Amino acid sequence: MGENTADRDTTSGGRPDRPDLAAMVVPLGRALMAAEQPVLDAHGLTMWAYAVLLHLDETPIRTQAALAEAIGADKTRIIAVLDDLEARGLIVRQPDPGDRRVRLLSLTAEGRRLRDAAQTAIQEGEERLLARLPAADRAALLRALHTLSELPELTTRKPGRGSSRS
Amino acid sequence: MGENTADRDTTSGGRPDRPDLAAMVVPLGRALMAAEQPVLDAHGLTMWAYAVLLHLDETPIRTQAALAEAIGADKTRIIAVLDDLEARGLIVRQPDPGDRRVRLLSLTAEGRRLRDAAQTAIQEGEERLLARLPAADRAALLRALHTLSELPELTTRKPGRGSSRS
DNA sequence: TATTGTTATACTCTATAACTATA
DNA sequence: TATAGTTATAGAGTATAACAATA
Repeated sequence: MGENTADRDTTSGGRPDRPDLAAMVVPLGRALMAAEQPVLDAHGLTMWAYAVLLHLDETPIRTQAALAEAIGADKTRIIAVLDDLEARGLIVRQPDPGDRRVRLLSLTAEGRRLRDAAQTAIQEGEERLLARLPAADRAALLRALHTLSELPELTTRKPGRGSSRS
Repeated sequence: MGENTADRDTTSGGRPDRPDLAAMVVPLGRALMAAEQPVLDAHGLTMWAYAVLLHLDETPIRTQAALAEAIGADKTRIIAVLDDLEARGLIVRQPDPGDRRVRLLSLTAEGRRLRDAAQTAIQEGEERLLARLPAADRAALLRALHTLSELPELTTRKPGRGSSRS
């Protein structure tokens, strides 16, 4: 492959002159979350509730634990979230006939409507930010983020899930 | 997983078919932080201590409060961090001769060495991830991240700093 | 015995308020 | 009185452990 990485490589002396990727991504994520917080508030949703609504419709989730892990939360953490969403008629928790330990989660029509409304509003705000970028960079950014999100190194879940006993 | 990328605009009916920007950036940031955690541990640095070392050398910081705000932390939160860094001889806290309330912060030679070593190791790990991207996308990603980080909408600090009386 | 969901408890992180010393 | 730094306290968020129901 090429040797044209001279200007931004770290092999010249061990003193990198680029900002860390994490040092840009983490604050950006914090800012994006802060920016969408008012929108979520306006829709009566917490961040985790929104994450649940988003993930529920995309792939049919069977167990609550799987849902929790999918959105990067703890098994015990989303229970209060699910309780609230169910009480508001946004989701349904049905016992699985085949395995009554399992509660099958599904989105109600109202839940889907709220999800779409919130996501539309959020992405409208994001579009305003992305509009500052050149079209090529914007497309490459979304493509690169998607690619990085799928990397096995980064999708590795937290260790110690069921492995460390006591 | 659907890959229906026919329309990436939100004007057609209010139902976006793109993942939220935050939904990609935030987990990515979490994963990047998790990935660099072992490196920081190996260097005996916490995330905030590393952030302090990174930011100290870049721009001469006068007050601790300014440093805290620059790295997105609270004024009271970095004090223990500074105590530890100072005790280990990585930074120096000198009273400002002109205003003895102010402690001037500076990096020692050893602090700079440790900072460079940690950053080099961290960016080596990040380079492995970025290597998965096409060169053009990689460059555009870094450029776009840098651009977005500079946006006024996203760099706006938290409100209510000193405004509420009592 | 193992697993799903749940509850209760403890721990970590973070922010708010109160204190000192300088100005 | 106001500000920089510090300390102490309280709150939010999170994870770990124990429990009931089902397999």
